[in-house]
Amino acid sequence: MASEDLRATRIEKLDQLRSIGMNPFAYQWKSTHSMADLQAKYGDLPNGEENDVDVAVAGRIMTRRVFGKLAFFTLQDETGTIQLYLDKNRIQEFMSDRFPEAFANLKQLTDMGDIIGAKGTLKRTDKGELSVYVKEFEMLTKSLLPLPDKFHGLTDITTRYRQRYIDLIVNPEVRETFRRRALITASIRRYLDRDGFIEIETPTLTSEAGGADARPFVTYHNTMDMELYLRIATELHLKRLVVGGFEKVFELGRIFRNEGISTRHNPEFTSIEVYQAYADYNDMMALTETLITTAATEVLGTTEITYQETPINLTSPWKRITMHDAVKDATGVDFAALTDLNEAIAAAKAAGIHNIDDCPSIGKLVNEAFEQKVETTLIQPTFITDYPVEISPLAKPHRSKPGLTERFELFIVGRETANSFSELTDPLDQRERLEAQAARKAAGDLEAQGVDEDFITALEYGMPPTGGLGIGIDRLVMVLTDAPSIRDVIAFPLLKPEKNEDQTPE
RNA sequence: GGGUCGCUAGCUCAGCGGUAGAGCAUUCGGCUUUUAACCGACUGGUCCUGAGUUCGAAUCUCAGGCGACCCA
Repeated sequence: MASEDLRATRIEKLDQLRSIGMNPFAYQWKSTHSMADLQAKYGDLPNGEENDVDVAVAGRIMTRRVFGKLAFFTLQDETGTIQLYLDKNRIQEFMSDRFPEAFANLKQLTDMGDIIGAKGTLKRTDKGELSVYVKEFEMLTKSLLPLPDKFHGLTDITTRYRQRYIDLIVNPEVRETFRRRALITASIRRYLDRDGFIEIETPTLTSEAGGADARPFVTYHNTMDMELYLRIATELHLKRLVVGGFEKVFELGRIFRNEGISTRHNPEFTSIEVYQAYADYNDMMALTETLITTAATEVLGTTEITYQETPINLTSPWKRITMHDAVKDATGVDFAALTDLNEAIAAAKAAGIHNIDDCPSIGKLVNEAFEQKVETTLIQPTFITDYPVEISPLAKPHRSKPGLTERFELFIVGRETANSFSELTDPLDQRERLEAQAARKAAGDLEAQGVDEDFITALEYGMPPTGGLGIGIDRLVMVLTDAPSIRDVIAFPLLKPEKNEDQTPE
């Protein structure tokens, strides 16, 4: 039957429900238990036995198995499912004063997808299924559209993302992923809160997009008559707060970058940035380990997990290796020993590094070699430390290694998952570095940063030595929920709208 | 940006140049222990869109749309 006919049939049932005095869109229902509560509390009720404790449940009808004078429904709520045992004699006994044909109404006017409430006692059937032995039922919300195939479910990836609500209804593991995501962010916030950090919200609309190398989204404020940029990082505002005297601050929130979409990139994603005064990047490494292992332990109960069939051991301490050493191990080239750019490029080419002909510095070259030869091999959690200054405009120079900064990135399953520095606190050095960025920007580099004058001014008032840390929440959640695509951990990922042929051009 | 693959009933899929198909769902009938219930009958289509080739196109070609994956 065509889609429109299926809907029309259900609208007809809507009218019939009203005509017998049953509101198809009820106002309220009070359950005594969730499905998980019942399954846990009465897990030991023997087959074929019942009790006389009255319970009330509510949920969506997921399957219906209807006989002449008996029916079994599977009812699903957020926590799980329970079977309804619907016996004609019992329902008529308790409902016929208000609904003379209650059992017939149940058979004729309910469908898969409807949300109903039921009251009754508990009974485990002869076949072993814990069930609510229903005395009374009530329609709470009549569903007008059919759910996907009860056996095959919904697999069409486009529908799953475009109509996530259907995906959530029929795929319990999807609900579990988003539940875990919430538990992970709650765990991180709880840890930081207990450790004395406070969360402060900084602007999403900014006049200068800084704190990272990325193309911003541009928008427009009408009454101020000016362009604004959606933030690409929370870094520069959180540092202003450290200048202002907050010694432990963080923000967990949405970031926007006007870049491509892939299994690892969504234009809007979530990061947490944490800043701790009087700390350095070594302290941040310890904090990173603690935050992630705490979340894994609290949410999954273990730090030994599996990602896409690969065992991942999150138990700290994690491996630490400098970028130069990692590149040397992978390519045999010790870029730290090279001082001439042309020699370095030749050595890199000999090691199989591509697209480096116009590389402007050895620092960039090392990073390119790292991205091409090392990054995807870092499966187990690994801190890569001491990045070249050329690619780290906001990090403090290394206290003992010229040309490098006190910076690390964390890699898990070959993906950058966190980024951290001993923050650059010298305002004069910071200005030089941002002006170099601005020169690149002026030369056409769309990802280069501009000079945020007010941020420099803030630094001139003096920022204490500070450790900063950013973690990509989506990528962390992917690892902890075994999700192959970032879209699997974002409830409503960005998709192009489907073309509407009916729309007339203006 | 380049490549490969996909789009057929509400859902899951088959069909790959000769009448548009199956299972589930829906509708109708039967059934008081089902778990993808079962038995019987029926219904349901812009084969993503457009153009072309052909006696004939879901099928072949071209263009476009949306999506997935891989590469840069």
